[in-house]
Amino acid sequence: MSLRHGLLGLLAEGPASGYDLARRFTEVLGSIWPAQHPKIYAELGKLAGEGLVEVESEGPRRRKAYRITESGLAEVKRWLTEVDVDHTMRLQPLLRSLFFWLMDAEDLQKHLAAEAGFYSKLAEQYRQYAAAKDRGDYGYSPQTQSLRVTVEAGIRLYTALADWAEWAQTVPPAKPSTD
Amino acid sequence: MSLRHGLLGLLAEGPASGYDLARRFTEVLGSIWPAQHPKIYAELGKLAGEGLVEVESEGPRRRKAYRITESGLAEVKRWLTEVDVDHTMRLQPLLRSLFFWLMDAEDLQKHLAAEAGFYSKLAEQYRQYAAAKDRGDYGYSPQTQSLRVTVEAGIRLYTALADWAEWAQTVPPAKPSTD
DNA sequence: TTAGGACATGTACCTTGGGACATATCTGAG
DNA sequence: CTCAGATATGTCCCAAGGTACATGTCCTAA
Repeated sequence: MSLRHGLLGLLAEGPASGYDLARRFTEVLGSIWPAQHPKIYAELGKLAGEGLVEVESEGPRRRKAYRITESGLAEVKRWLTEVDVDHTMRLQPLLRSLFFWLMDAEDLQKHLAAEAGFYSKLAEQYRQYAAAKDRGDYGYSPQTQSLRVTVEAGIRLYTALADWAEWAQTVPPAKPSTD
Repeated sequence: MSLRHGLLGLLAEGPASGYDLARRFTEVLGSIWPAQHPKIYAELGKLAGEGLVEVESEGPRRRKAYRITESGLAEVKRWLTEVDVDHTMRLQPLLRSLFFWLMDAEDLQKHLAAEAGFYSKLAEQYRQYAAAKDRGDYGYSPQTQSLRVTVEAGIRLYTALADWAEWAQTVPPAKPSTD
């Protein structure tokens, strides 16, 4: 049930349409909290029904912008401070790593190299955003400060995974004979 | 659809019952690929229906141990080498971090301290397992070697998150006036 | 002027995951 | 002997996520 709070949080920055929110979810949140537009529109409808958001304006092309209400804002804040954090991490790459012993050495090296490349690239993207932010490119609003903190987590996580994939390539294959 | 392959991978190490597998999923995989027993039993039933696993033996207390079949083994290997890795990462703590600007400074510090503690603890647990493995406590089978690699990822990820949460506590609150 | 493409919203369906609940079987402590 | 607790398997339902598909609106370039 975090999509709900994700939407409320984004709307706390200012009014936005489902389309805007979907774009933000794919651009900014793509790698940490994916969400598709059908779910976003549906959830916005529910939130409006519960009075947590309201239609701010209707624009061209049937565009409907939503604004967060007082109770919506209270709800995000309640979630942030009172609801337990869900630390679930469902990482397929790590699940796969448990089964590396089933792969032959060549496939494994290829796999790890590809993974390392993938993570390095992402880490680099986040690093560039962070550099731009630190140069002042995006101003110093509280919102961008928080985004900067999130980006830092992205940098550290993806760097850690990239380093791990590099390291894993250096782990010698097992010696089944000694077991 | 990774539960399926997670089960096949674990069964590739040797026969096990649904109960055994559920335990392994909560113990070893708890933080990287959670799975509840109802889903595991259901999936084992499907896998048996498709001939990817078969009942190896029936024991006391209605215990049914499953063994992976040739085609089951082929299927895990196919998955490992031919199917694209799903890099989806759904991290609620990072989603929350986007909205830190909505929290007051005191709540945020408390939150970050708790997060740092949580991740440090997990990292430490993984570090201890790694140390035991490196001492040779679990032998040198290919399976435990792979587990060691997975554990290394856990160490690095949780350490990165712990460091991040520590670092975030030092980030000065935003200056809304300058924006 | 008309067709393609971006903008914008939605419905329908299917799969996956989580939680509640039910039940059978065996062991060991008192 | 009996009852608590661990072992072991399962059903059922709901919530959440993903994909495919459908539709309407506006702009712009050929």
